[in-house]
Amino acid sequence: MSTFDDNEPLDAPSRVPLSQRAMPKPQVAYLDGLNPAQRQAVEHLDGPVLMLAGAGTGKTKALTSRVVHLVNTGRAAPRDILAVTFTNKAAREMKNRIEVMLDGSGVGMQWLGTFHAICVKLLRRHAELVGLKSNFTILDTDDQIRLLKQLLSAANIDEKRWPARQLSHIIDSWKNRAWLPETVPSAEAGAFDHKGIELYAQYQERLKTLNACDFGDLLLHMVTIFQKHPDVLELYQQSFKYILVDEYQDTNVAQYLWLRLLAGGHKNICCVGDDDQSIYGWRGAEVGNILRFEKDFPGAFVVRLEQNYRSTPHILAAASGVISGNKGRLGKELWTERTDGEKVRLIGHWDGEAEARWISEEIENLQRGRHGESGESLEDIAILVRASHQMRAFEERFLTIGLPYRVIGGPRFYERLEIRDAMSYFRIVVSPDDDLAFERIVNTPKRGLGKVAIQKMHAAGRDHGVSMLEGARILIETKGIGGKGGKELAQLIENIDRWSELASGRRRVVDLFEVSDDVIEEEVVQEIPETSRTSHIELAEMILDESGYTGFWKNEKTPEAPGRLENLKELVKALNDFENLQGFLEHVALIMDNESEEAEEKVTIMTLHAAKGLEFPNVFLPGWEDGLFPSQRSMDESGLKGLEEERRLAYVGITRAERLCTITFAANRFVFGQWQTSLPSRFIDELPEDHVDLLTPPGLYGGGFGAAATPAAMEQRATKADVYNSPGWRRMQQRANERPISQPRESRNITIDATAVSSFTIEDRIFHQKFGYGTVVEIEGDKLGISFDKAGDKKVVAKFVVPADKADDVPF
DNA sequence: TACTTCGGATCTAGC
DNA sequence: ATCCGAAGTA
Repeated sequence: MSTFDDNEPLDAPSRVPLSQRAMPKPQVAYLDGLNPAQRQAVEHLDGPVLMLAGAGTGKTKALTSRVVHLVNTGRAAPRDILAVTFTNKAAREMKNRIEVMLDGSGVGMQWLGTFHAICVKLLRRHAELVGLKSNFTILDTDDQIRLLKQLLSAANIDEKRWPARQLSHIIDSWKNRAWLPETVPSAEAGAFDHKGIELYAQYQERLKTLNACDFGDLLLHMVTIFQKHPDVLELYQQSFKYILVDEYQDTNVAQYLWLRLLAGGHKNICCVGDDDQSIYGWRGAEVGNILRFEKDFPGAFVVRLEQNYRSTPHILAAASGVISGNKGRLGKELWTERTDGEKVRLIGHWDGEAEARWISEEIENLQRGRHGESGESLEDIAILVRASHQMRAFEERFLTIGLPYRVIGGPRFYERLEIRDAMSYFRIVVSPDDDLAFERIVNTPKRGLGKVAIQKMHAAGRDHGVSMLEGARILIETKGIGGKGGKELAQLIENIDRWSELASGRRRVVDLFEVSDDVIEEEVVQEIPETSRTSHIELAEMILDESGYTGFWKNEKTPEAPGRLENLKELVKALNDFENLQGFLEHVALIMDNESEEAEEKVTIMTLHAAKGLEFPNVFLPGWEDGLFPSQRSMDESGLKGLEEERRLAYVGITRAERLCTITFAANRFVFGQWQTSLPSRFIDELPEDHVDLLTPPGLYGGGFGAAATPAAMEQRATKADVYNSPGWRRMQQRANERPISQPRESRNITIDATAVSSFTIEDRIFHQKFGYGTVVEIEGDKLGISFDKAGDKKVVAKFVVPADKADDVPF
């Protein structure tokens, strides 16, 4: 790239003063490494900027360079810049890169973080404005549902018909749209059996008494504070001179409002995003935010990053072909200087197992090296699935052949039972109002406190207007709970009090005063001297030990018990990085990721959603079947909008690949305990044929298996064929006939002939999975009239019938 | 009170 | 299939 300033865009906006444009630009390395579009995005510092950054176009580079440029030109100090991301990973990456570029002075980026992390920071300062204390707890989804369940049972609502999970989704979606209980529009009044809004109000009340908030509240509370307290808003409008937002297409209404409020002062907001990669509509993201940007921020400067540095031309062409089916795009066309590379490969299989088998073989081929090239590292291979249940087939296959793999998005460390229990102990010690934590640990390990005792504690707390812990204390004093349970509970409360003292460094003592012959008892808070305080790490060990929790797992004989103890040790070790328990709890609430570096090379298996922002030299995209991908549910729930989001997901999937992208599908799949039969995904027909390499499946639908038709095999087939009577099958049939929403634009010419209608004629001998062998007696469209040897005359769909001589080729 | 069994639901996922 | 939660039983 030229080191002169000749890549200053000709259409440089006239808003930039001539004097400024005439000034010599510093010859700085970070600017020289940018292409013209990136450079525009970096150098246009003032006013609203929309950076439309396609997949693999160096977005992070532009974003970080922009921060560095802001600092280097003296426009802003690192502390004046607000930079928001969606994930901790993105935040971390940006922070690291900025620190390197700024030579260490980037540590001043104290306002770089996720929406939630930044909101927590702000909310702790202003908590009292929404009725919280600054030490509020952050509840995760699990706690949220627990709490809602309590509300539902208190309101005598049948949880079978009206599940708490559903209510939590409704409330979340309202919070995503920045609606308070009193501002939820009347159109929503019917939600959750007409009780939704009332329950939402109750839930918010309950959160307040628990001194807690959920993730949605972090944003919602800040929006409320900004709206109701202009002085607070102005403080931050002044403070944040420049605002940067990553993945703007993923913002929801609350985040959008929050940003708009904050940008209202200096109006220097730079949003980066890609409307074609908006795949989070189902969790409240509004593509509209990015589509509307120029209206929302008048005079916005829009720049497109379209030069792709990641993928081969064939891969880009395939991705473009698919995404072009969407309407209302802002419009971008990725291009590359590269000319190398293979076409996107496409292949169909009989079932999910055959698909997994074929892919595993391909991976071994890649590892070995194809076309005489050196082999690929397993690290450079990824399998991206639409739904997590697709992962199982691959895991099973990889386990049998001993191929190392890693699954991204499995159960996380902090979601494990033992970790959540331990965390609850810490929570009750740090914040005694946290009833949810108390309830979780009060009978864990078993203390002989059952349902009845817990009900009593709840009631006692409620009746006296205090927390559950205090309620329990009252019950002990009044002998409301006796026996073994009572004794254990008394011990627990005593322990909690002691741990709390150690955690806070303060001690509550009762002093006796003599005032004119009266003895007055007074509770005094005494500071424990610095030197005799317990470190939070020792304290954590003490809590887990004295509560009997570690002992409980030591006595447990189940195979997973040792692992759980190991996890508890890990947990305590993690405390090293924090000053105190409270800080640690916050970290865990906000930063649930736990990426550990492993030495061994592994294939990565993950969902398409989890893959956004990542790249791999070799990508496999299995399960491209209508109903699975695009997902039936998305289409049912959101119609064309849903389908377009699925299409963007396909675009995201393809653009993850650098060198080789392989798309596969299966005719049959075992889902939810039933066999389902599917048509190839309509997205397959949207792939531009010139850029697709159609692979021939080995044998009939993948597998030259000489398995004889043994009775056992026949039996298995019969079981499998129950699909014909299943609701899933009937749904499939209907679906196939209706083809709702979008028909493929062209004929299905790339499709493997899974329907095979024409391949039968009258008198043909055939084999059917359920009915066995038979003879074709009638042909009616895609249905065949068959006279079965054993099952009599039936009408069946042609694609479930194979020629009799191929019957043994069908692998099971 | 605590363990077992039966039945229903089941996508995608970040903080 | 598999997981989780609620009802049933020792």
